[in-house]
Amino acid sequence: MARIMARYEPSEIEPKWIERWEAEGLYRASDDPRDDRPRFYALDMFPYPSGDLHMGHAEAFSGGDAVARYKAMQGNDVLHPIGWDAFGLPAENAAIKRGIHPKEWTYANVEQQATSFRRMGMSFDWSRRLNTCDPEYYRWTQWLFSRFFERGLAYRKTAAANWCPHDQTVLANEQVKDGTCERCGSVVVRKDLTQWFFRITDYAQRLLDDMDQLTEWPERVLTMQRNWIGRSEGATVTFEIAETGNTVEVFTTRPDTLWGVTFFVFAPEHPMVPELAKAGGTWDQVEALLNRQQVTPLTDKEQAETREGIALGVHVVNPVNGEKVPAFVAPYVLMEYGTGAVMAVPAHDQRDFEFAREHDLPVRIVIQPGSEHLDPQEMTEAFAAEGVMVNSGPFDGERSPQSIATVTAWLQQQARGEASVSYRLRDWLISRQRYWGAPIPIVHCPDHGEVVVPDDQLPVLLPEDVDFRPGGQSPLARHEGFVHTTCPICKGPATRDTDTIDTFVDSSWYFLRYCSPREASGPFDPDAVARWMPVGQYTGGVEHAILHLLYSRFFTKVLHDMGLVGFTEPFPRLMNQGQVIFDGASMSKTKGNIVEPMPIVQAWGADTMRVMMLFAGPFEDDIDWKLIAPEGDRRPGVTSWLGRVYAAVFDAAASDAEQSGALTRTQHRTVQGVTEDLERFRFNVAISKLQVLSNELRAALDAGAGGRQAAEALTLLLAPFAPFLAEELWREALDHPESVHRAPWPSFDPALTTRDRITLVVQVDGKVRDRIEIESGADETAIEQIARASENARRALEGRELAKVIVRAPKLVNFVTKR
RNA sequence: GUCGGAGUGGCGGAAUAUGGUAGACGCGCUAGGUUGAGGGCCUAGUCCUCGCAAGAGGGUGGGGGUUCAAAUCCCCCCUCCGACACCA
Repeated sequence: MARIMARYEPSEIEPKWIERWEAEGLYRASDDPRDDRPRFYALDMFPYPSGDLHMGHAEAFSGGDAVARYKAMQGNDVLHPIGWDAFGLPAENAAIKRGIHPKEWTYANVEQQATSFRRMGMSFDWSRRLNTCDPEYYRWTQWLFSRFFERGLAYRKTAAANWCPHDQTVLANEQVKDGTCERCGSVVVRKDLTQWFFRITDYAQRLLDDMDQLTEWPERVLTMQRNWIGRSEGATVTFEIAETGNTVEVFTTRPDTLWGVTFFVFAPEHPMVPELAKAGGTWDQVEALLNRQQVTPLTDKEQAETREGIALGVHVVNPVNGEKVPAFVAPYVLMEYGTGAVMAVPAHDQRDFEFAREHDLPVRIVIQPGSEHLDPQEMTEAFAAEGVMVNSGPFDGERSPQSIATVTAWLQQQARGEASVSYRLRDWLISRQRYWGAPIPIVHCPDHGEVVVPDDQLPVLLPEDVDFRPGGQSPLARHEGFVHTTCPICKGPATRDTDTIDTFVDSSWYFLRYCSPREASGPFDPDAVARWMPVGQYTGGVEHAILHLLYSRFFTKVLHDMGLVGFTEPFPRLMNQGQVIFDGASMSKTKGNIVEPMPIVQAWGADTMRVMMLFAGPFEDDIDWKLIAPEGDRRPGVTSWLGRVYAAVFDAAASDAEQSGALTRTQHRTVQGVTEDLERFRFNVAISKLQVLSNELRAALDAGAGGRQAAEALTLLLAPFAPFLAEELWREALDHPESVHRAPWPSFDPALTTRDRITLVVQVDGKVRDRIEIESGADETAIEQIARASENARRALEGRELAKVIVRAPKLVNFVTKR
């Protein structure tokens, strides 16, 4: 068999097409309002510019690019933008280490990543490129801050904040992992600080409710967000201070245990604590505790474990039975949750139980389990399961937890409490005491307080001549020229706020900016946003399941309430790619096991890198690089396959022979299958189907038959995965003048997706006894007859009595015998 | 502990939405061919046990159930992974 022995040379093919595509403006979104094509917004989570791209980017963007290209071939006007999340701590830390400016470091990395993306052949609309650290971008981040401020959604308060002693900055709750700083791993301490917050808690219920719209999100992400918001239903109950007559509210999810309250606990930061301690004559000890907390704050872990506490010397009155119980102050009660004070029910709450044992307080059982009888003396842990209410006045004998509702109704009727809902979600702390971020556009005036910088004075430029080494306060505070300004209202001397905005604010609206990236009169052109949003497909790592995705959802709802956007959810369809790991462990600089994609691209080509990553396994699963890496300089299996495709398509193009019916059927079946797989992001399965088609094409050509149509279909289907090879084959082998990436996605004829010969399976009592090749299209009677003629089936049926025959045309007959 | 997800060859994984040939496709491995050698490329084989073969038996974490038929649906259990975890 004579074959054209042309060799597949990615290093010659790929650079050529990069230039041609750019010259042809192939990937520019038209965004012409008169363009009547449907629009599709394919969005990838934008990268952080630390060094060159890593393997995780390679996988994620290969998937995102496949979707964008597929949608374009389907006739959509596709918006597939790229930009950089370019503000942030790592730039600053790296800059300090290397003695260069964060700006220089950042832009150098952005350029390197852009170069790598280009070499990979990503179908980005480069004309929309943006960086969050460009003044033209952060001007609008500041503008949005101002709008939030005006609406009361941005505010400053003093509260216990997460302080990272290493990075010398506060962190959002979401940036603390297991009590340590997400970035550097240092143990985070709680410190009272005055900070800026966004009032995301106002949107807690809507963030929860609107998850109904997110039917195309992975279940685990929805669950994580639900847990993070942490809605709890319960009741607010009002207690009175016996000694002072003041009232204090508590939130409880267990109003059915109210009769079991034996003491009461305030968080140390609770505003009533000083006056109560003074009234109770315990201020000296309490003050010592508060001061110690301030000087050596507890870590999350310490706070979680301590059961220390001080009796305040005052008592609260239990509204359900008039009992006076002692009040304590203890760090295990958090000011940030509920009301900052709790009614303690040691018999039925483990924390209260431990505190009671530590401080020798009574334990009173008010829920008895059905089986054994609880004895307060012998209990070793709180009883929190179902049971029957006892010692509970009018409610004795009621079943708990069903009784929660009746008790709550009764409290409400008696005006001693009411049903209420509490959320775990806290307001979003957005100020940072670091340099490389957008300055908060606020001026502090001695007469007018916090004054927002007028829009026409934005951006508040980040000065470059700053000593940006961390020092406990914002580096900007040391820049005299930045700090001193005038009050926008009275023109008197005033100072600028010297904190910078959390970079998660930058990334909470970048997807809107992409719709009109050069817009000069606002953060975005509402018409352009209306044309493109919401995003058609959002692709990125699951590490953003809470932070970025929750914040972006919040931003979108605020913008919706401001009338700037017409939708409430930005990303109805979300796809999370898995992590790329190495030998079972995550890649990291400290482990020195980072693999970068560019050496693979240099050695074997971008198409190989893409197909390798997408074929390695399900997109959402982790990929262990050790298991798929080519050994030494051996040719990767993927490259071999692409080489066989190359040769087969050239051979098919050169052949005048007729294509067989069987190959045509495989062709149509493959078009159908790959289309379905792309809709469901099953790239690995799609590629396996392309391999089947290319194997059959090769076999057909070797047998002297033709395969031009199959080769065309194969090339079109290959385009989302291996865009360079597909282009080379489309234009050079198959001789089309236009790009394969502008060709219409192939269609299939349902009548041709079935095989012409199929395997009839003959079973006896569900066990396969024979397989017979038959013409497809045989009806039930025909296949039953064929099955009855099977020698193997007859042998298995010998000596048994036939009970019934199950016939499922066209491919199964099951003979069921009597038992 | 709570909430999610997942357990299939030596390996990555198909088949699960829609119950109907388990192991597609690929990696690796074995044998052979081509080549000065290596790489590359090509051909064949590759779930386990018995058998020369035809074939038979077993097999999708474990146990039970539904069904003519279960990797797939239902119940219980085990293991692994992930998130959250004094949230009152």
